[in-house]
Amino acid sequence: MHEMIHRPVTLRDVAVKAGVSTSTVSRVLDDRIQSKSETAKRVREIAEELGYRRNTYASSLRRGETTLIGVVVPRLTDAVMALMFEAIERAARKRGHVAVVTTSGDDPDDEIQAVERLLDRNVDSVILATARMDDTLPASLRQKSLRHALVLRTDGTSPSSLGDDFQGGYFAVRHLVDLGHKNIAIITGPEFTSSAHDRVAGAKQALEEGGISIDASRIIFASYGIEAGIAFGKELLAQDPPTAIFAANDNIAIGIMTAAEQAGLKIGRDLSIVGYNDIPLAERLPVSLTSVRVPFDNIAETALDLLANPDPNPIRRAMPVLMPRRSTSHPAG
Amino acid sequence: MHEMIHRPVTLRDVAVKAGVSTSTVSRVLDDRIQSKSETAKRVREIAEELGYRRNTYASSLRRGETTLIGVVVPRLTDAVMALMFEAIERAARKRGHVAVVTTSGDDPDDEIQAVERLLDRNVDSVILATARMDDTLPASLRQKSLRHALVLRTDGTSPSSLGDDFQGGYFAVRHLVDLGHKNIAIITGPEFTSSAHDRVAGAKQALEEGGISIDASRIIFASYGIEAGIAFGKELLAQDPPTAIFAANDNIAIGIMTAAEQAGLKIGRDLSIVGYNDIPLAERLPVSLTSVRVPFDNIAETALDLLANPDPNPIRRAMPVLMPRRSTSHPAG
DNA sequence: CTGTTAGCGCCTTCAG
DNA sequence: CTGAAGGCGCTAACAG
Repeated sequence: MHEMIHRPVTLRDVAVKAGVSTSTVSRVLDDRIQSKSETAKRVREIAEELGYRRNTYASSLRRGETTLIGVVVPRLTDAVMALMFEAIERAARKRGHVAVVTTSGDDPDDEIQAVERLLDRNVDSVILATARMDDTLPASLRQKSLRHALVLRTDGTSPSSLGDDFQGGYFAVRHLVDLGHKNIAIITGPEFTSSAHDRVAGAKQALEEGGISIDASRIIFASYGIEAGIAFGKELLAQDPPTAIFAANDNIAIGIMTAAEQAGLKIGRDLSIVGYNDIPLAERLPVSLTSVRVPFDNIAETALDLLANPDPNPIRRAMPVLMPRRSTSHPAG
Repeated sequence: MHEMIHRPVTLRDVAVKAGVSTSTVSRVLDDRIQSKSETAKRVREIAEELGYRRNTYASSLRRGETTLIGVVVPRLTDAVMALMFEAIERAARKRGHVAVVTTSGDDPDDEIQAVERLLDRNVDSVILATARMDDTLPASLRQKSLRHALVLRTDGTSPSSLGDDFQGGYFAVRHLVDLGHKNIAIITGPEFTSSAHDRVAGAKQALEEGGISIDASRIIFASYGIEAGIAFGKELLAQDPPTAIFAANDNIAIGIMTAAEQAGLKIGRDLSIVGYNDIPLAERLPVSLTSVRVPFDNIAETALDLLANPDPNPIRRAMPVLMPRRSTSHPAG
């Protein structure tokens, strides 16, 4: 019983034990080739037995490619980003690729650094979940002809896979209009995101169809956080409160709930709220939140398609679904 | 204006242009060495100018190491896990390492596969945020002498970095006792986690010190999810409801809030609740949640220390802090 | 401080 | 189908 030095098992070890050359082993173990000869079978057995594991570094160095996809998100503690990354990870795995994630915060400079970090790891493509409409990063990636795709937002040019935010916004407010609300306010995301704009545009169309016109001051561009929901929720509820609010993000909706609670309003009775994204928390809140479900898995698959097959018309939108819950009902009046 | 093939810039390119050997360039660009000769300066400039980027695969292959840390979490959509990974990522970056994460779900088999995936990427150490007390995986890692550490939970043997769950549990219930509660219930995590046990043990000590004894049926081992909080919250509140509940996890606490809401109880007045972890959502809930803050950054740093310097006494516990908020107050009676 | 040499482990010609 | 040979890009040992 002696200490073993754990030198990893190499192709050579397998080759020697099988009495063949390393080339043969390499070929047998190459998934792209399907050999079922006797030798192949034996080699596979021995590899298994020895616990052979391909050295990614050597392999990638030789092949000159990595099948490594880098993902940049502002933060993982945002449930939307966590959902998005998990979906990308699943989709990548399905195709035999690997996804790695790094966080960038909200600063465009940090975003550049995040991409640098990924390139330092030799990823061969990048997925950005952070794109601002005025962001120069996608342009610079295009210029470097670095394979990339945007998810959840778009800059209008780079390959992008996102939910149909216009439709989602439409569904949300259409739902409120159908319930009979006429006094509706909207809190959406930052000016610089396509999602914030598109959701509002869809919302406006639903209002229009319902013959409802609302004051411009009733459409607020905020940020996608609970704080924003609390602050602007308070503001909206302070005087002449609406009977319903469309929050273009579940966090905002939760913030509004907090504001409403503190104003003594009962959600779903005194105030209807629709959120967006349908994060897992939404349906489990004290008053379950009506929300627009975004098909993250779909979006992830499409993003990987876009990476694999560059497309001349590279902006793909997946249809979201309204999930009605207890936070919305007919107006009290 | 002709198409350029984007062959990446190599060490050789830099060497040629600088009129030196590749070794020199390699050394100059090695962070571990600090040369400030004229040549070094010039080489650095040329590398910069050419946009040289070290090929990680070649470098790691040659060096035989990767400075790549693999992290396994059950899921990133759990805020606790997202916080933990972000902290690890920060700590790793500070040391010039890189952390990659993969998710395992709750199935121990998937956990093994997750580690396999990481090993396929040639990580040279692994951090597990999933360890069950009865888990065989840490033991098998020990046997393979694969560098690893557990975070947030421990199996009692492998190097572990976690919060002091006993103290945290003590602080939580001590707070309730100090407020005057005598009718207290506890909902904790799964049987198979050290955290669930230790938090209860600390809680018990606080009860004891307060001269309070509670029925065994008032201590419930559940899972760390909102669902569990809703289900067992309902159960507890159905008859002879406690005036306070210690939830060993914020998700459970949120679930209890939902149950309380539906039972017509007002949190903080009719029912006090203390959570655990202090996820960002906690302080932003309609009624802000008193919770035990876990020092994730601390835990991450320590985990990396443990990976770097194997320690004979490898279980380190960081002190948590109680964050009192509106969900707790004196009992109504 | 610098250059020469040798290979890390693997994959892919090219011959057989 | 198989083996021999060469090299991906980089770094460590060695000599100068």
